[in-house]
Parts: sequence; structure tokens; C-alpha cells
Amino acid sequence: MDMTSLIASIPLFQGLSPGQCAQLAAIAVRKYHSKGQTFFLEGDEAEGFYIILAGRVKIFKLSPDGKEQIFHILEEHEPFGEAAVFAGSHYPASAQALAETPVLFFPTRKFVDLIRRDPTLALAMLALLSMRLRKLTALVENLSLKEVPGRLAAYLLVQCDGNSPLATISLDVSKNQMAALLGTIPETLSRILKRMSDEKLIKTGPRSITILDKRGLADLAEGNRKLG
Amino acid sequence: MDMTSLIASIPLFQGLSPGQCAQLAAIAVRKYHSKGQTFFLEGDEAEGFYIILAGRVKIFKLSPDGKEQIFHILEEHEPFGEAAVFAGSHYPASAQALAETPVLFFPTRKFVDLIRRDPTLALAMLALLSMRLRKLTALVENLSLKEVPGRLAAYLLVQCDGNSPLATISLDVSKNQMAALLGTIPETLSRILKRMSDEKLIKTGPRSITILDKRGLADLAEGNRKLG
DNA sequence: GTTGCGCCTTGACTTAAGTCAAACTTCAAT
DNA sequence: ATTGAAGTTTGACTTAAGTCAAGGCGCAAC
Repeated sequence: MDMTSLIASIPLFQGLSPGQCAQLAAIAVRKYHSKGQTFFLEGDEAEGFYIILAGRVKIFKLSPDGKEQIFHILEEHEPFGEAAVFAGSHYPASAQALAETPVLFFPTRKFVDLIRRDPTLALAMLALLSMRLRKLTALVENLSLKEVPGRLAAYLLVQCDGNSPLATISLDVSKNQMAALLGTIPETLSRILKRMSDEKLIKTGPRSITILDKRGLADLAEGNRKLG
Repeated sequence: MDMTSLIASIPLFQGLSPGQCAQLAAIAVRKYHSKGQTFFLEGDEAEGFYIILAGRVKIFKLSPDGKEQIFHILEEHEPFGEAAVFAGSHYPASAQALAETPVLFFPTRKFVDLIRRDPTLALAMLALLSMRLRKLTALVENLSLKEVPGRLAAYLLVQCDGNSPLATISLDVSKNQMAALLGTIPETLSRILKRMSDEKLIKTGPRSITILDKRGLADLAEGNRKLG
């Protein structure tokens, strides 16, 4: 696909005119990262932001003693690194490819120039940053105000909404990664999955989790209920 | 002060032309909230955002069983509620005045119209949201990757940087609020302040904390050291 | 196949931090 | 000054979740 139509197909850029897409196309750079490769590390000088064309990327931080907190796992068409473009000069977290991941790269300078001339684009970016803020707010809430069973319940409910009308979630992240996403460790996650199974809230399959009691999980997520 | 010069004096609007300030002035509404009054609650329909003229505002969430996590405590000239303007239609957290707090209110619809015509304003908002994202990222890091002494150390260091060249911090928030800001409870905070005093890292005064060992606190904040 | 290496689970133990309850301090208001 | 309410400290106890270590499972490569 040529660059302009590629850009036009990205949700973030919906609503832009063909001319505007062409301008974006003129500054975008195709890049390719293979599994495990990092896009940037926390603290790196920020030179631009990325949009995923395929594959998966995790945004994360490590503690000095090696614990990992994953902020997001992003997929096709999702942007990342965008917060560093408009304020501050270094990336606030690290980004690593979880699979073969082709991306588009937009250099800060040129992209900001475009925004200056294109309020539609500016509003799209504002909406994007606001969404991110919202997601991070939810993460803080989970970490600070819920215990691990509640976080897990909330996570499962979100996954099944976005994933399929049926209540079976195909696990596309390893349980290790899932633990890091929930701000805990694999052992704890394993134990809590077991407790949830015992209480018939879920059924754990080989690469999947089936939700048996949505109401029960919701109660858990909202703190109205505890695991036995 | 007339509205236009008031607006021109707000850092967020630095760099805007007098004409642009006048346009903002035309849509801004002065409001006044007294101590304890809420601006909005989590989940409320978002009708606009605010800029603080004086006083203090806390942005927070409550857990169902009453625990509070404070996201920010904001002061003069700082905006809040801005994330809800550009995406989603409800506020993601609650806002309450901690003192007598006059504010400017900007209604979503009219403000977005201005942005559409004014890329400088758009870039200012983008920078603002990016800063917020950065701060929230740091909060997640603190909650997930640091234990309470590390969070407290980081907090004290930030306060003394922004507060005075000297290493004495005048406590402008109650220790209750400080605990909620750090994602813990007053009892725990109290105990850890004591342990820090015991190790001569700080000295706690009546309404102040004096930093005795900046290096030691930094080590604590970065996880290179533990309290005895 | 079977070998080997991640991933996942399980158990016993430790620990940081929360809970509950009581006492003490501060400060503002009568 | 006295009262009272809120903020703060302290102690004894509980608990959620992390650590450490061992063992099992599943899958890919030879």
C-alpha cells in the first residue's frame, strides 16, 4: 500500500483530508522492529512517536531490582511515544516489540509543524492523549484502591468486552506479562486464578479463560465482594 | 483585574496574542468554590475545565470502602478537568476545593471551537496533557515499583526542589492528605517518618520537615537502600 | 520419541503494610 | 482557660502479597 492510503487507514487520522494525509505521508518513516527489540528506553531522548502497523508493543518500566510494570500492550494502529512529543524531551517509559512489528515513525519537529497548520490533527492528538490519561487514571485506581483479585476481575471484564461477545478470552499475553500488567507477580496471579476457579467465577483453559459469572467478577472488581 | 489581562497572566496561555486572550476571555466564566465544595465527582458529565486563580484543589478517587487516592494537589494557575474535554464525556476522577478557591471555567464546546481556530492554543493544551501523562506515569511507578519509604523519599525530594533552595519543606498538606497522595494511610506514614528520623535522614518539625541527608533519601527513592 | 527449556503451578515461609483501638497533641471556638 | 474536634502517634495484631525453592507441564528441536 502506498504511504498516503496507509495513513488514511489509521483511525487516529480519520477525518483528515487527502491533502493532510499526503503531508503526513511525506514525513512518516517506515521502520521495522523484530521481537524483543526495543524502540526506546525510559529516559532516551525523544525524537518522535510511532504508530503500529502490525504486531504488538509493550510500554513498561522496570524497578531497580527488576520488577516490571507494564503500562500498556498496544496493537495494530495504536500510537505510542506520543506524550514525549509535546512536552519534555525524553521518553517517560520504555517500549519493546513483543512480535515482529512494522511501524510508522513521525519525527517530532516535522510533526509539530504539521499540527501548527492543522487543527484537525491537533484535536485528534488531544483526544488521543486524553484517552491515555483516562487509561492511566484507571491503572492508578487499580493499583492503589483494589487488591489483586479486584484488578484481575476488572481486567478480565475489559478483555471480554473488547474481545468477543462470548465470555471466553483467548489469552494473547503470557501469564507472566499479565502479572506485570496487573502490578503483581506470576505466582500470585496463578493462585488467584485458582481461587476464582474454585468459586466458579471462571474456568481456566490451556490458552484461554472462560468467564462463568460476570456479575460475580464485577462485584469483585468493585470491591463489593471478596474471594473466600 | 479585567478578564483579558487575567487570562494573559496564566502560564498555560503564555504566548497567545492579545486577540486570542480576548477570545478566551469572552468564553471564560468566573466561579467560586468554598473549602470542601466539590467541582465535580468522578463520572459526572464533563461540561468544561477549570483554571485555579487562588486556593487549592485536590483531584482524587475513593475506593468503595472509603480509601482515598489523591492524584494531584493543584494550586494557583493550574488547570484541571482538561482531560475530559477532548475525549470521553465524563470526568475520570473527582475534584474538591481544599480552600476558598476562585476559578475560571471554560465550557467544552466553546473552548474546542477556539482550538479549532488556534493551533498555538492547541499546542499549549497538548503540552499540558503530556505533562499530566508524565506525572501519572511517575505515580504508577511509585505505586507499583516502590514501597512506601521510597515513595515518601521521592515526594520529599520533589517538594524541596520546587519549594525552596533550603532543605526545609513547610508542610502545606496535612499528613492525612500526604498519606492519600502517597497511596498509603496516616499510621504508616507516621511510622515511616519516624524511621527516617531515627536514621537521621530528616528532622520532623511541627509544620515542617527538614531534609538532613538528600543523598540518603535519593538512594531510598531509587531503591538502592532500605530503612533499617 | 526424548531432551531440554520456558512457562506455570504449588507449598512453606517472610514481610510490608493495613486494621483496630487507644492515647496524645494542636488549635480553634466558645 | 476549657472544651472539643480533628490530626497525629503508638502499640498489638492481622493479612495480602511477595520470596524462595521445588516440581510439573507443554512445546519445539533434534
